[in-house]
Amino acid sequence: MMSGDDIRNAGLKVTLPRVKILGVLEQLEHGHVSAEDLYKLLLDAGEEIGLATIYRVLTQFESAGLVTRHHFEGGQSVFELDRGEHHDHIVCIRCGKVEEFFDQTIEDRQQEIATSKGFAVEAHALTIYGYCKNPTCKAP
Amino acid sequence: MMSGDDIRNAGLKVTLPRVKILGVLEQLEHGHVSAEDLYKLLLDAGEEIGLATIYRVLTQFESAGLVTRHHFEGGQSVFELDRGEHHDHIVCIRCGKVEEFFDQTIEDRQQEIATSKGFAVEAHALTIYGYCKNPTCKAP
DNA sequence: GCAATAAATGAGAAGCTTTTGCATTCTGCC
DNA sequence: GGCAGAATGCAAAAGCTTCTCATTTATTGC
Ligand SMILES: [Mn+2]
Ligand SMILES: [Mn+2]
Ligand SMILES: [Zn+2]
Ligand SMILES: [Zn+2]
Repeated sequence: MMSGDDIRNAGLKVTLPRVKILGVLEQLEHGHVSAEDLYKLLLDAGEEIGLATIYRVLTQFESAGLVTRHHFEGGQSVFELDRGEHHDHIVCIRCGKVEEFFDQTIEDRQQEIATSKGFAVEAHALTIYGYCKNPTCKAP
Repeated sequence: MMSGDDIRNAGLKVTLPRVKILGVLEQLEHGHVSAEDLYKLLLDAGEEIGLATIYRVLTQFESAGLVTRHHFEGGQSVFELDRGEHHDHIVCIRCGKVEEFFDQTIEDRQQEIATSKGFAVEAHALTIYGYCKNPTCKAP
């Protein structure tokens, strides 16, 4: 459960926009939203927070380690609350559903590959794209 | 060795811009370029091809399977000639160097994960980011 | 609680990458 | 060589994100 303390600990003032943004991120069933999604969700909740503020706050939260940003295909950045458990994603290219997974074998292999090439790993992005099991998403 | 035939086989007319673009892609030592990179490389080679044309042609080449597009971090799409051998990438976040790798273990695990979740894999994107072995790129 | 001070916000302008519209030019084919 | 349709270049537009700056708000010390 995130709170104003998390915001304060990030060295940021505890403002209404920041609290509301954190609140929406926390209560999402689909944990993955674009800045625009978030903007609309907040509007629906009666909170008129400017899109520029949302981008600014998400970037600050990202720097603070509260939020993770992903660059799935499709232009917009996608954000999710950082619950401290690294994972990768599999995305349905028909309905957009996002599922998460973590695979130690893949993590280990990546590290080995990087090491063998003389790289010090800082991050990685792995996204699988495909058709989910939903009948309306069957592959063509 | 690519040629006008590849362009023709893609159902496209063999025009000077298309031939030149394919030529530059082929002769690159660093196989990975942005549209803007390509634009400048062509200018250096004395070919004044509009940026819009470059984007159009790259997209057509991608549809035809001649070229692959990647979305590394940093805004711009990056293109490379499709030599028919799938691979993933490891990118230096200091100097931008891109190395390629292929790992059957990772490929297999991805397939297994997708299957276990009921997904039919269509594509995947795996990029490792880190500091390369170049002394000037040492991790901080 | 109140004032002072610095930080945060909102609205719009601007920035970047990529796409599109349209007049002009070029290719493929007879 | 000439025709029809496709391709090109330019400029304008689009889509996403960041920046500018006047105004508002949170925090800190009285
Ligand atoms: Mn996730
Ligand atoms: Mn490559
Ligand atoms: Zn689906
Ligand atoms: Zn490097």
